[in-house]
Amino acid sequence: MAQKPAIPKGTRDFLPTEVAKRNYMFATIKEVFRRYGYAPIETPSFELSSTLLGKYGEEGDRLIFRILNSGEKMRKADLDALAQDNLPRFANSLAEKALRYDLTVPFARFVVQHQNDLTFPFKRYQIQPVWRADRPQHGRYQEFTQCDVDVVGSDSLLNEVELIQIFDEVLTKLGLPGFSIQLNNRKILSGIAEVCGEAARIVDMTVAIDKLDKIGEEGVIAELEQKGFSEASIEKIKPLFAFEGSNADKLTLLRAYLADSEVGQKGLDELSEVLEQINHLGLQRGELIFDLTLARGLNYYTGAIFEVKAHNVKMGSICGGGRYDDLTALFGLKGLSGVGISFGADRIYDVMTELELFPKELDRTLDILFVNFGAEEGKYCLKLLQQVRNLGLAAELYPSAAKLQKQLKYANDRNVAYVVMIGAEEAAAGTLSFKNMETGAQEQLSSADFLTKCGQLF
RNA sequence: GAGGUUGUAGCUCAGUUGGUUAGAGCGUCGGAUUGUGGUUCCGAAGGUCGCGGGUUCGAGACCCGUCUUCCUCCCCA
Repeated sequence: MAQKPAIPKGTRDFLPTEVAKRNYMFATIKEVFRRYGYAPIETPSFELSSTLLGKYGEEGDRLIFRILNSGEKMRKADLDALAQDNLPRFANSLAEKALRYDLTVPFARFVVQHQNDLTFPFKRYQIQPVWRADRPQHGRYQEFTQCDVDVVGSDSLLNEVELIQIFDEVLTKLGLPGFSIQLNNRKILSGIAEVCGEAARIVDMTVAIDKLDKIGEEGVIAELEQKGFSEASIEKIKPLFAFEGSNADKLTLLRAYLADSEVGQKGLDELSEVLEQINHLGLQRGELIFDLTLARGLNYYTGAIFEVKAHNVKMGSICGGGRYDDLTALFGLKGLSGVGISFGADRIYDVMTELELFPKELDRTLDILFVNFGAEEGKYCLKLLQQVRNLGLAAELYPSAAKLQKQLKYANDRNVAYVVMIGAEEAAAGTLSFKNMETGAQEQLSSADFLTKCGQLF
């Protein structure tokens, strides 16, 4: 009995029409990246475990897919660690390699390793799959594709401005009717932690505040209490919940709130400059929002942080990013600041599918089908077929002289635009029947007229 | 990693308190129709009821385990 076929959870197959849509999306994204001066690179699907581990926090490490050592390397297994119930160490000894978790950390490794061959500031884009041992859910996969743009070797805020423009341009070009680009700055969050006297626990604090819109003020306070924050700290945090209004309003409120924090003020300076620039340049469909609750879990961000959400769909963030000052330092190259963003291709695809934003033409993988009436007629068709293909159209001759009904059904199922029939009747008259599959209309044409028409129609 | 949920034909799902040979619609294939698709009619193929164990005279149904689906949390794109 044949085994029922299946693929691992959180992975997907892509049908031809789906690939066509994905390619359209990637082409749009690449084209924008290219015009902003970014060049593509690629890195391996898997890295040394040591490159990835410890870069994404404890939570992230748990989600990294490890690759089991093979052959003799199995002997490196640290059985003492297992005996001591130190599972992480045991796991590390079993797996020297791991699938990449994102594109940013491998990029930092890449930059350090090829620093002598690169010209800084270095601007690159990278579109490749990444893997996470996450629990699959709506919009969450174990294998998905990220589209990253980063620039390293420049701490200019012009880069942040440019990246926001890229968010806006790509998503507008893809046809999203509306989306929010949320902006915050890690330095502001540091400032808040400082003011509250909780500088050491900035991550716990910001993760809790991040949930404000989800669980509300009381929920956040409950979580802070549960994490062991003191009454006094929580009292200091509370005023933040009331910081609402326009971006400018929030800035003003925070200026005062963070008066005693040097980092906080620095963060506000950076943020207001970016806001001002974007305000001056204007955005197409994106709405830039300063969201002081935006935290983002990745612990390597040091400056601006971004997140993008599509309007009118139930879907988590579709893009993210931020500035990281010390990422390359982890690999031995100090003083190189980077900033980058990532488009979540699969979520954007899901959003576009839900909102029906893909052009209809993408469902068509064949423009013209030549009906096969037999060997003799087929020979004549092949000549014409060649000419049609030279015009750039997707065309084919049905491979066997099956019943006409069957061939038309095939054309129908493949969503073919036009069918050409050259049988005994047409051959005798020196014409061909040209049938529009959408309207059903049919006309007799000479081969010359047919080719002219093909040139015009497509 | 925590909690819940799901699994029966290629797909979507019925299947009574446990009781003969497990059904439907859609899809597929063939025919009605040997040169005209999407509609209609007729017919056919297609199932170890996720997998493994258990209870029972008897399990698709009940119990345990396991995997899977979807959801919430965590975290994230």
